[in-house]
Amino acid sequence: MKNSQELIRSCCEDISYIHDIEEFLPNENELIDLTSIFKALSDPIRVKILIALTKYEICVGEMVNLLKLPQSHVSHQLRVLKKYGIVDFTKDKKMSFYHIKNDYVKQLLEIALKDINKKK
Amino acid sequence: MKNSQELIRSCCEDISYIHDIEEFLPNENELIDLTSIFKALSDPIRVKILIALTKYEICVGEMVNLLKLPQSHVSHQLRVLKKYGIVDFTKDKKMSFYHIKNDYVKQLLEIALKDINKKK
DNA sequence: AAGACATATGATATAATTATCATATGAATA
DNA sequence: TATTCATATGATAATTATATCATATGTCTT
Repeated sequence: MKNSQELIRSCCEDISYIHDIEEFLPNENELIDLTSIFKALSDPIRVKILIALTKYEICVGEMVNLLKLPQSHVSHQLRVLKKYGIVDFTKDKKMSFYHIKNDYVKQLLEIALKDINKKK
Repeated sequence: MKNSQELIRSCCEDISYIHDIEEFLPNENELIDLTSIFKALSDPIRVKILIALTKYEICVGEMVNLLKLPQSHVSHQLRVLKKYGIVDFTKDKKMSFYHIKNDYVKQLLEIALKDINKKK
């Protein structure tokens, strides 16, 4: 992979590649999509939930035990994840079992975890 | 890859795998590391900057032209990215040329962009 | 050394997120 | 059908992030 020394420089005062750059940048809607997944993954509680959900389908009460947080807090975080289309749940009796909807999110988590483990 | 139907369920009321889950969750410091990179990528302006930096080393003034934002705003966002260890810069004359420090961030962006393009 | 220029920083206003409490909903059970 | 239990929702307080303006810093040029 290229490192910074090899990268061409784009600078308003010198050689500007601004039109080229403008062309390959995502448009505003695409950017919103892109950043909202990162936003969903930017909170430690939500990430804990998601990492857990990579291995199990988990009900809300179990998450409360795991995270040791007020139930309403957990529910609100699940709502955020649902809003972003990252998780969904199935009802069973009185309980809601959550799972990850989006394999691409699992992929992002895997890469991030791999990087964390490298540092150990 | 497994889908939700195949995942084992963990539930406080039924079969609880909470101890197993606790074991494979990252610790608090690891979580901060993990989520701060996602946090850095959760803002559209920062992502625009980073996508641009995947192809070029770019000076601040050029970013201002590209993003059409006040110079101080761009500088502040660059500071955020620097704080997270995601970018660095080299000085040349009066200018600062920024580049991505961390190949792993490039990888995350690539995956995210690939997913965006799939939707087109 | 003085001025111009590129970038960085500080203060602060505005907006968005996160966390908490109280309560609602809706399903199961007595 | 009244009660209990699991989860969801609403209101709002506390915290954090984003955006903007004014100005500082440091370097190049004259």
